[in-house]
Amino acid sequence: MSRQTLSNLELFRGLPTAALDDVLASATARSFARDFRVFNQGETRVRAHVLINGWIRISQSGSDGAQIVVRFIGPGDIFGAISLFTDRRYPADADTLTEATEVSWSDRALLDLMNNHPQIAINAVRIVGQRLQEAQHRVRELATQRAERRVAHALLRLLRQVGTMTSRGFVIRFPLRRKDVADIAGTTLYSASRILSSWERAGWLKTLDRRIAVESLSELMRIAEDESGSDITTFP
Amino acid sequence: MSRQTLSNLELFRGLPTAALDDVLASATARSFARDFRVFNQGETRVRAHVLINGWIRISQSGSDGAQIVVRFIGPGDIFGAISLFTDRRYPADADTLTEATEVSWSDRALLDLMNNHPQIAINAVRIVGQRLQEAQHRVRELATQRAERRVAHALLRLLRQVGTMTSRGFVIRFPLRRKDVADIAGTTLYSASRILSSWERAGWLKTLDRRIAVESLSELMRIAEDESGSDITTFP
DNA sequence: CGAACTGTTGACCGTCGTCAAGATCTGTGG
DNA sequence: CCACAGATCTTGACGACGGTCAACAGTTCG
Repeated sequence: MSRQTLSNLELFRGLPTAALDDVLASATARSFARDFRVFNQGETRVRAHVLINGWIRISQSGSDGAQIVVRFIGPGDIFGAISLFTDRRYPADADTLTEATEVSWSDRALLDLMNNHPQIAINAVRIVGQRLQEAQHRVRELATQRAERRVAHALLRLLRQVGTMTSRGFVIRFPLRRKDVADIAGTTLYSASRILSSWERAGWLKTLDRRIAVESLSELMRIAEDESGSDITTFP
Repeated sequence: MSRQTLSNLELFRGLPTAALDDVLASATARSFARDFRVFNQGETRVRAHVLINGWIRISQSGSDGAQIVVRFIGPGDIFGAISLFTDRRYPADADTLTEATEVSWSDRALLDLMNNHPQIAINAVRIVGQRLQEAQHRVRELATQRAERRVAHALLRLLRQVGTMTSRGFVIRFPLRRKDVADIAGTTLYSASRILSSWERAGWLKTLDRRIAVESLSELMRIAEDESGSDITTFP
């Protein structure tokens, strides 16, 4: 874990070298296997985490078992950190989707760092603010758009965040089950399956080993944007 | 605008007197009439606002005209401030529901204040973090619960935030149109009207001059919590 | 090789969005 | 104070979107 690595993280951007040394001094690094539960919703020994590499899924479930995927965490993202400032309980579950390594800080350590280096706190406001805007956008989407379009948006968002160009088209870099897609788009496993199948039939994407490869971005974007629903892609 | 007032605001909590003087020095106060547009979605001359008294509705609309109410702002709440850190455009509209007075700071001034007094930035992280959690809770609600329960939750949330006990029951302190209720709960004007009417018929609440008075909190809570939908309150 | 997980598809039908018509309320100008 | 226009609310009718259940096919892994 070098200062260089650290200064590339959005949370620690713009800090002088001395500050980075402070940050390093109180950091704890850990590694996880795939499919490992990093923390549980409701747990109280909260820390502020930054993912160094790998992928993590943050998901939240209600008392009735209904579940949503809150977001996917990739290299450089912070996670589990907001709870330090609110009720000091993780508001969601975190599971690794791949092998992963992270660095974390105790609540006390992070607060001290912020007090000594205000830029860290300002960075945090920016990061959390962006997520708030995303969340509100998602609220509007759920309240006003239908399932097919929400799935299209969800895929496009993922592609933008974690897409990579390959010979097979734009591929989402980690395995996604139908249930994951459903929990991201706010629909059911069944509807998600139907929608993705119909798109596969239309030749716009393929799934190989749980990894979704989009071949025709433009069609996806059309569904995401068009006012009128498409006719080809509706339910059989 | 006194230091005392200032130190009661969540954003400036825990600051030494000297810091409060700094804050005051760069503040600008304004007053608005009822039904005044404080800022528009997309506008770029952003400032950080704190409402001193009155009520403001923050709402967001998509390119298709679909609208949601993001939140209601009451005395002491900050608003329009997150955009300072992200894309420097207001992400929503702000309208006064009553006469109102606010204080605001320029982006530059707020950043300077945060740099000089890290506690302000830490307070901001806490505030924005709470809103993020609320937004995510709302996402789950929209994705998993049906309209009637969402309306019940919306009213309960409003009562908790801005309810007051009167002889007529618990009253929401500002006028709410059916359309507002719909935009909060993520449903349509028609469904909201039907649901509220059915509750009026059941004697659980009344609307007088756009102000909703809940007489039977417990029934509302039952609808909000129950796993199985009620039978009396479903659509006619 | 069987158990557990994942994905697909059909059938059914309830919730709730949409449209239309009318009632009621509110504010403005004569 | 009345008249009238515009906003707001209520209610009915209709039907489609999509949630739910069931059955089964493929995969994965101990």
